Amino acid sequence: MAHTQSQVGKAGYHHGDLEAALLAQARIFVAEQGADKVSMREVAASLGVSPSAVYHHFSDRIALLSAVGRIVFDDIADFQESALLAHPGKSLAAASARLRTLGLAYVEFAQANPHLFRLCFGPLCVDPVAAADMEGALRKENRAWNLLVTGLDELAAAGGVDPKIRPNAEIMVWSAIHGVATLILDGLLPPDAVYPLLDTVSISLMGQVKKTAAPPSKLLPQLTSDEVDYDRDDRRDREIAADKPPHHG
Amino acid sequence: MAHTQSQVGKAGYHHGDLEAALLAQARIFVAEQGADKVSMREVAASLGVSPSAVYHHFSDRIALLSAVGRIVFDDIADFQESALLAHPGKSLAAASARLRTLGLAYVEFAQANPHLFRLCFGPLCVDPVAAADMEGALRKENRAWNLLVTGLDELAAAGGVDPKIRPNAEIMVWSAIHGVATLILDGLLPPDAVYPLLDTVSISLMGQVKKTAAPPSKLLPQLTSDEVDYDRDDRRDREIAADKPPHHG
DNA sequence: CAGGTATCTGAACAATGCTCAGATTATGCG
DNA sequence: CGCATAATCTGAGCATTGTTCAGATACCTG
Repeated sequence: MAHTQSQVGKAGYHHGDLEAALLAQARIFVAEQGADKVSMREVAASLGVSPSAVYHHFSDRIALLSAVGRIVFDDIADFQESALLAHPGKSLAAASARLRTLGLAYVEFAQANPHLFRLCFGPLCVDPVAAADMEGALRKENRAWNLLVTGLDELAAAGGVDPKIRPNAEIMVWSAIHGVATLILDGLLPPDAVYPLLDTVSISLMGQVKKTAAPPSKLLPQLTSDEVDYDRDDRRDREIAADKPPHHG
Repeated sequence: MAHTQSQVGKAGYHHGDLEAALLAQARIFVAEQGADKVSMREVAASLGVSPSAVYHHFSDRIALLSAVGRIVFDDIADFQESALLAHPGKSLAAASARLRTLGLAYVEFAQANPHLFRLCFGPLCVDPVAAADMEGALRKENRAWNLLVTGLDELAAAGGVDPKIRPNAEIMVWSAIHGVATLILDGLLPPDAVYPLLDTVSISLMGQVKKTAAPPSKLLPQLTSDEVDYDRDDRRDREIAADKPPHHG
């Protein structure tokens, strides 16, 4: 809006699009070290830029990190949507598979990018300080929530939801999915607890379901600082694509 | 163990039981400001003690905070157990009420002490660094988990658990409970989402259940720095007791 | 009382978040 | 094109933090 700057890579004094570069680099550092261990100075230095330059684009450390959080929040939904494409159709089986995929993608994203996931739901993106920025994006435009709602609607339309459960099914399903994700990240549940959970949720919703024992679904690769570039969308596409073999270290 | 010092309040040079005092004060600061905003120096200063004194009892900032986290972890289970006493007996109704109470207490604790709750499940108590200390206490001796398992066992013994659900019911119930708790703290679900969640979980387990619309259960009071003392157990008892009128601000 | 040990102090170091005056570049207007 | 204005970045600097270490102080055992 403010800067009509064309999409330059980088220059000598003026960087070109420092804001995007800061977001990209901050995201990488968060993914690698966790949000608390990310310092403004390090981000600035890694881009060959003075520490104070950062403050012309982000008022705060919190502002920078919560901006990253907003992006990641979107990436989760993007990843869910892309995973959803594998199961089109209106049949009950398709609707059921879609709902399951929705939850699985959510948890897989969390496992592949634990620090990024934690950033989204940590105090940095939730604090009263940053709440003014986030709340709109979180409560109303929460795409993950909307995906879940439509997923349940479609399953119900296919006759796959017990009417006794239906009214508040969204709350239970999202809570359960989000719960396993965080409990797995915290080491309180083993990583493969997702599958029994998904099975149990499916049974709760549909009555009975055939056990799907731990399919070898590909995990998202963890982003490292080797692959640094300043185009956020390109990087995101690369990260989101679950085509690469999982090298989660 | 190491110090045979009797339970003195405080003295001039030697503090008496600085370790307990540090834990108590750190816990208060965490509860008030959140774990990230707690500084060693501030904790030391508030006890009239040199900053470096802290490092004779806790090697790290992380060590101090994760010690607080371990205490809080125990407090959650204590609170759950105390809430459980209201529903004794082997009847199906009693077992059902106990399980519901278990979940409600968990979420109420989180709502009343959001920062303490986040500390327990944050990176400070979960990081590979502190994982060596915590993992035993978390995975094996996780009292909240054991309470849930026996609660489900008792409900099943009373014939209140659908056998299709039973095998992995613990995973689903804990995930759902932990999920609502964190989602409520993050502002992604309204505070009263607990009740529909508990209802829906009950229906999943038992088939049908009478709607219990948002009972006015008393919330835990938030601890402030006005009530500072060095006896952890006393303070904990005071905080845990849900007898006082809720003044959640 | 003496000596050893646990405990605490005080000063110091490096790193961090953040501010501000000023240098440097881009941009829009004549 | 030339110039003024705004945007962007630098460099030095301040306050605070986590952490370390030599040394002072108090307790405890013998």
